[in-house]
Amino acid sequence: MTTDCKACPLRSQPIFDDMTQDELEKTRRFKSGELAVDPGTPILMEGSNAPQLYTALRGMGLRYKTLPDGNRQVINFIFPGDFIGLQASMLGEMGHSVEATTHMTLCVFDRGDFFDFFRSSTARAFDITWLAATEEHFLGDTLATVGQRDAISAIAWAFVRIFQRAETLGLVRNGVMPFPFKQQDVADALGLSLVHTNKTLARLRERQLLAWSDNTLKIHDLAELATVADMELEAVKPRPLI
Amino acid sequence: MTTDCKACPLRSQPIFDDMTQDELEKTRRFKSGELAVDPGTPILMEGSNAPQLYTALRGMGLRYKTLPDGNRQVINFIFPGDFIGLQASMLGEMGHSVEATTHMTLCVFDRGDFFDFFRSSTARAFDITWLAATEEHFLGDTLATVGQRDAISAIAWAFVRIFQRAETLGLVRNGVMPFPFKQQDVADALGLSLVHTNKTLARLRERQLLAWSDNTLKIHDLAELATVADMELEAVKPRPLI
DNA sequence: CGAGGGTTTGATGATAGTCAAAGTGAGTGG
DNA sequence: CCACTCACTTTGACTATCATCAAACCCTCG
Repeated sequence: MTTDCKACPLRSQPIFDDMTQDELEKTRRFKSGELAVDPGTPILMEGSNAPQLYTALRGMGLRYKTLPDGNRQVINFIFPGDFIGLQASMLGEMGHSVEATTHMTLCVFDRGDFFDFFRSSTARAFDITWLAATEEHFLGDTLATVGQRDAISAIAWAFVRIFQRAETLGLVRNGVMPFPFKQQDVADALGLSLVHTNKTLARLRERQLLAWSDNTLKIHDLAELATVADMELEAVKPRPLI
Repeated sequence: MTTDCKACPLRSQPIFDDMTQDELEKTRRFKSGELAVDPGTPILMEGSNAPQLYTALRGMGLRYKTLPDGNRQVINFIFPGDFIGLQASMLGEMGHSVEATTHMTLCVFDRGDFFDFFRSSTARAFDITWLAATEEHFLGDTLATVGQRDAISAIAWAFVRIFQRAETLGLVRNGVMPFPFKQQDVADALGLSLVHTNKTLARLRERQLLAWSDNTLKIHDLAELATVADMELEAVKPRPLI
């Protein structure tokens, strides 16, 4: 019923590092099951000390923080292959919430086994640290755009990043990718109001840089979008998959 | 001449986890020397693949990113005990630059030894991952304030955080701590202009919440400052020291 | 057909950015 | 010891980006 790690559809994507048989076997044992959730389902709550961690296998979701005044900051968008819940395992408590945007299926791991898994191979421990360091890296980029770019650059930046991530996961066909989020989500990710996001999006559309509707995003001119964003395109590096 | 880890002045601060003799000894061997730098000295450059990593022993500094248009985003302020350069070790390249604000002395570690050190004990590997996860956690908080709070809340938030960090390091006496940064640094950390930061700072001063001059920060009313920031005060947890 | 979630548009106003210039204080050199 | 410079802070005036408010529009769904 559940996907065997041996047949994991993610692992075959070129973006993911190869695994040794041994690692594969250990990961398989670490995996305790699968979770299928409907759109809108909360997966982890900020401040919670969740007993489980996950890897997104299919579907998309959001990480976000809610401030005392009720404002929401979207930390990032969750794509297949993302490891979820590391903070709870390492720090005993999540710094943000996670929820499913589409229907999702997640590989479930038991926190009680996490330490053993971490210890089971130095390479895997390294992988986990790599993931944490990479998150930090990307968050720094995000912080820089939210702090420094104006609305049109920020939105262009976000879509370039999103599109590139999707490409590495094989989600893009003919310049089109699934993007099942709301304008409000993008607004909350970039610290912009919904109205302003909408109007800025309209400008990008008018400039023929992208089209986004019906949960589908089409990038017409990635290079020009990157120019609007005033960003340097980064090389894509292979990454580990847990 | 250099500080022996056994006599490390940081380790005795209650905020830092105890180390076993074995860990202490391994850390000692990992440490390859000390670096003393003057204010303004660049320590690591964004994009560089530095051969060394550091732990801040004394002094303060900045992590920041520079955008193509020349704008600068300060990622955070570096305090004693901070581990610097993990990204280069894990990802092969720094996502941000680091520079000294005051005179600093740094423990130097060789990147070539990093993997061995990481492997030398699971507890240490865990510590390193813990640090990465914690950075991610704090960065998420920062992103939320830059994205969602207005200037006065954001600045109040920043000073509460800074003050609390300083307290854990024993840097506060009578509500006063060293804070050797410029208004421009704070502005760049929060995505605000220098002028607006200055005027907002003046408002906080007029409200008798804080005083900051001569590289010295005095918090008059931390609770009220936290109220202005609309933040919940977090419990302080012990943390590892590398 | 009405309800509800999401998107779009217009109008208005405030927060924050930009520009410019003056003030302050430490450090330097004549 | 007194200009003079330089880095940083402060203030005022003006501008604009972006938030807020409100309402219409569009689609899907029951």
